Amino acid sequence: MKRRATIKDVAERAGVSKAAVSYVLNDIRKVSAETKARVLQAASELDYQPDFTARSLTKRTSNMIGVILPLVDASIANVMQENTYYNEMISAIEKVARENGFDVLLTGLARPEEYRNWVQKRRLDGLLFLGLFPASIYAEMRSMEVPAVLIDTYEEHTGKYPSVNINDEKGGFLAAEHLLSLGHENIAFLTTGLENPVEVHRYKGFTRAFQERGMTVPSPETAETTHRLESGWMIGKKLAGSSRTAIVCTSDITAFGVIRALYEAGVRVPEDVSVTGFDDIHISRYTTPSLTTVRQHIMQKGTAAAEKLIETMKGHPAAGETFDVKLVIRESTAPPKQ
Amino acid sequence: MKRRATIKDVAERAGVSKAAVSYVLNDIRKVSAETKARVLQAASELDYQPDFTARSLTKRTSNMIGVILPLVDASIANVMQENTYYNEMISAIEKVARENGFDVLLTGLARPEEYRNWVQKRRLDGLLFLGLFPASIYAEMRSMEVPAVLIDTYEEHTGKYPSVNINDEKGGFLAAEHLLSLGHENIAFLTTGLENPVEVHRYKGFTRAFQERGMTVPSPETAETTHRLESGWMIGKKLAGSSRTAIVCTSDITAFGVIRALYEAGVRVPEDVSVTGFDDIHISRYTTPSLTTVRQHIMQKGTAAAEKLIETMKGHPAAGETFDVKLVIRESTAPPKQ
DNA sequence: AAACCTTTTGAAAACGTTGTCAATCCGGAG
DNA sequence: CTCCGGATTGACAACGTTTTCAAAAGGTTT
Repeated sequence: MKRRATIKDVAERAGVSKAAVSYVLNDIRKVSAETKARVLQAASELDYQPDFTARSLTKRTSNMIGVILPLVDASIANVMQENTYYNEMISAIEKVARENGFDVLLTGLARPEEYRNWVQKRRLDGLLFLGLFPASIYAEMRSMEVPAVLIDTYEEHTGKYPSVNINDEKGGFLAAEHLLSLGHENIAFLTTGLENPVEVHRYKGFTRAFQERGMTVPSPETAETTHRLESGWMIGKKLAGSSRTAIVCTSDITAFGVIRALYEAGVRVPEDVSVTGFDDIHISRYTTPSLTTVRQHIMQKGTAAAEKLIETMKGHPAAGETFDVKLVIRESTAPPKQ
Repeated sequence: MKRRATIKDVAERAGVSKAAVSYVLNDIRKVSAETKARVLQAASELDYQPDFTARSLTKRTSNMIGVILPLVDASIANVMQENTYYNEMISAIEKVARENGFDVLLTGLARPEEYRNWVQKRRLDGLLFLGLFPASIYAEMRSMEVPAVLIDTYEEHTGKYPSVNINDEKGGFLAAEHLLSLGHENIAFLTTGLENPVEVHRYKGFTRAFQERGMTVPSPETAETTHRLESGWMIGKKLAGSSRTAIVCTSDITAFGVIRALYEAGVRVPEDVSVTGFDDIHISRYTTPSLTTVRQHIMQKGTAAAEKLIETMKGHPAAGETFDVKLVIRESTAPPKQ
């Protein structure tokens, strides 16, 4: 096991000082063509690669960005386990990061106080927050100097940090309007909780569709947990006996839970009850019935967030961005039966 | 923005040397109760947290483990995008890592030569390989001293590295045997390619079920890509007009693709054709038909792999482990129609 | 009170970079 | 020939830890 070459080895071989090597390799200062060639030559002969750790120490950067998922019950599993939404997001982020020479540190941190320490200990260059976090986090962040981009939050909650999200209000509206135009009147709105502004906006859009038609707005049904199959299933079970003819869900995952519960109760989708999802994850096109849903371009969102973060880290602060959504009509919705 | 306290600050405040602080905080050497108390006091007053980067430099470790996914077409997205298999795996790993004070660096690396550099530049303490990698990687790894644990590979290919996997052969057998015992004779085996030993073992088990009954073994159907919905869909389309009465898939994801293609061709599951999956991801219980599949305990596998890695890193080399699988019979399989 | 342990402590080197500053080199102007 | 200015280079400090090595302190035993 031979020792890895250090900058000193390169310097000696090239017959120059360590500083000179650093200048050449980082293209940081004018260096004569001749020594430059010698250094490059030596570096390649020794297969020299600068050590990130040592570099971090002086430069106070790490070339790493942190991707932070909310912890529920001390595990990120509870939020990301069932939903390929996160797969797309994370792989988009990882791709952008890697292409720009950054590595991705993936984590869920338990207590708000930990964030500061973690970021500082690791000298993280930037942070990507995926989902909803307690407000104290943002205050904590503001007191540090780490660039950050938030995904799926609203800036009114986060102060100065740019947020990448979608037009949730429109999404809620599109789903409701679609069902209303099919002739449904008794429509349930299934949310995972209106503490989350994303859910709030979707419900607002849902509400607007009713208001524009002068109809009274149904109050929401609240699931007990995050976007999980079982949350949907439990509500579906409850709604199976009700007079609702349509159900708007705020994720595809909960919609699948709902559909399954209805099926088990002998209620057919879409013949007896229509169901819409939200996200348009890959599988939603392949189930039977395939899912009518509000499509958001997840990878686009992840890519944009990562790119904005990197821009910000380079000193060009980026603004937030809100992406459009559209309705994808598939098999899970139909006019109510007569 | 006040400067973060360093070990020097603590030392000065406690009236001792930096070394003494290090001794106390790392519990590395006997220190008198009195100075110990002073140091602890000072450290807590200053809210001192050691800097990982600086520590890495002397200790040559980073407190990070790398989780490596295969890159297909320069993106990890193509392998992990649609399948919550990876969600469970990654969240299990992250949990164990975090509980042991490690952070998780997530990546897909393009060329084998990059691994070495990446591991050394980052001073990674351990590596977790998720899936199949070119053999040259293992040779490359052997020449380094990084502990590593492989997931979903077979040790005969990897030399000395411990591997955490499941009894794939049994899985293949159980699926085939289940269908055979239902009375199916013309059964397709859908694989993503027999270059992957995991697939090979599953096919071996499939084969054995036929041999034990003295039946001739069908040759496998090979999908063009990794485990993707569309791979399944394309093969399903092709098989829809065939005389097969049952299809064994090597992932739930491909099974869903198959089922959808059959549905679109007017072939009913399970009435006309039975389909089995592999993995038992969460959603498989919620689709209609719900999926008969070979269950593996994914989080258990991820947890075990991470724990073994950490054990190995602590100097107690761990052996590989093979977990059991079992058949979960749901709605997607039934006897062939008369 | 000297000699000798044993325990406890601290000064300084090391880790591998980058950045600061001063020194050297070179050619040309005076 | 001296002086000057610009271009190029190198010595050394700095980053924040851990570790090595030796010294100091505190008892015991003679």
